Amino acid sequence: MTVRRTAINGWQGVKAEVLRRLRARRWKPGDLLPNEVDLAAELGCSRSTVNRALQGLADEGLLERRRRGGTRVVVHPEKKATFSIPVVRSQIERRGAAYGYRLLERRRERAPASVRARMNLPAGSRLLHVRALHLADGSAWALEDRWIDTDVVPAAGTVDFSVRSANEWLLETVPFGSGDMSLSAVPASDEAAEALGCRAGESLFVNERLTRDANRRAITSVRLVHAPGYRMSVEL
Amino acid sequence: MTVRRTAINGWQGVKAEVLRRLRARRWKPGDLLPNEVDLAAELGCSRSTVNRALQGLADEGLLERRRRGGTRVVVHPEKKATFSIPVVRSQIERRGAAYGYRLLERRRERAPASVRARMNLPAGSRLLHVRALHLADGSAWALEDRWIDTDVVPAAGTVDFSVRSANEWLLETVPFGSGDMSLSAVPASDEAAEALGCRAGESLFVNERLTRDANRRAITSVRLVHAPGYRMSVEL
DNA sequence: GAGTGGTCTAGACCACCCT
DNA sequence: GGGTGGTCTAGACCACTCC
Repeated sequence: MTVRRTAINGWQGVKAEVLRRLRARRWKPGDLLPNEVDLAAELGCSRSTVNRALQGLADEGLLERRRRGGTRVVVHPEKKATFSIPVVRSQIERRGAAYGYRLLERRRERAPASVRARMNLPAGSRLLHVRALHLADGSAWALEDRWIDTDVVPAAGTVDFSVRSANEWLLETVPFGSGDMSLSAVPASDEAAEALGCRAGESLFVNERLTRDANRRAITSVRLVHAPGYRMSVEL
Repeated sequence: MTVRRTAINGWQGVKAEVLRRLRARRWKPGDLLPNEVDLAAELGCSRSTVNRALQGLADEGLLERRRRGGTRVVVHPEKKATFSIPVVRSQIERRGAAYGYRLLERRRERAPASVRARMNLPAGSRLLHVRALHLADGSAWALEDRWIDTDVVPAAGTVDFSVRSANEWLLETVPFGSGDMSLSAVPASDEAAEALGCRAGESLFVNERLTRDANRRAITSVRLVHAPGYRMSVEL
């Protein structure tokens, strides 16, 4: 007779119990778990409840489920982190600093090859180029260098980004796209050093993003170069 | 009479339909959506199906739901990305390079204050200190500097990490903890420069992680300094 | 107090895929 | 063929919170 100290309460309870067994090595990597019906019977709940719990664990990368194949413990669980890409303004304000913004440049011009490649555009494409500085408590926080395809977002051509950043405007106007992000470390160029008030060659954190619309057409490509000392934190 | 071109198939269909309406601005940021019962009636499915779809969108940060308060469109949708922290070995092999590993140092010693603070340990704590190099096709890829609390993971004290990295050993042995990760850019120290074969002061990408067990006790603190040119990519 | 989402249940059918 | 997870349904009760 098994004694259960903690009652199984709902799908969260089932999830917790399964996690406990995984940690206790009762089910080891590669092992096959009982099927949902049996587990439901053992834990005294309905199959749907077990299903919900196991799906959650599968989403988190701890279990692998296949029709007919059953549910297995993943061999090399890769920790999954989910984090949000905040608007620069909220990022700064969340740290209790006053947000400031300064537009450096805004004009339509021929995009360089690197940008065209990233956005998958033909040679000679003219894009809206916006450069701006984000400030925290008056000092430079990040330098934004952005290219916007006004064929995809015509409205952007009529906005001057002198007060609100393109960052915010785009998020509210053209939401819900897909995209990708790339993080790296680079030495400060002369230009970046001047804008950010640091020495050339200093180590800077760079965040590059490409955003696509629902049809996977590139909307904007942005490169954010952060002032020295910037850290990006993620909960696991 | 509304004409529907595409049938609503299951909860994924409902989700797609809701997304369509969000993009079409039929429901704008801040708006209140119909309640689940009404939506179910309109879309010709059961409430559970609608619930599943809306929960998904809420998880993705597009909707905000409250009991009694209903479901609202989030005003400033912050794009959420979920990415996995791969074992260094898989990261290298996925790029088609041969993985190599070299243990530089392994000994028990008094932890410096910075590490103690991070791991929340009293002064004088002795930890297992492991330094190692990860190689891709024979050249330095990342320098690992790790501290392990053997009070929390006694087994680690009996493992010499000369063949398998602590990275892999820990993942298989002490899984499923919580933790946090912090990314930054730093100039190469003399020591890092020598290990990674670059010049001192070069810009390096640093990934620091703290891992806790189920009781939130710190297991290990690791600092991975990557060779110049490293990029971390994330799908959004 | 009442309306909303959160969840559980029991049953059902289906898609997949291993043997 | 048959067992597994994926999903839908209809109904129910509960927890929260706005009015």
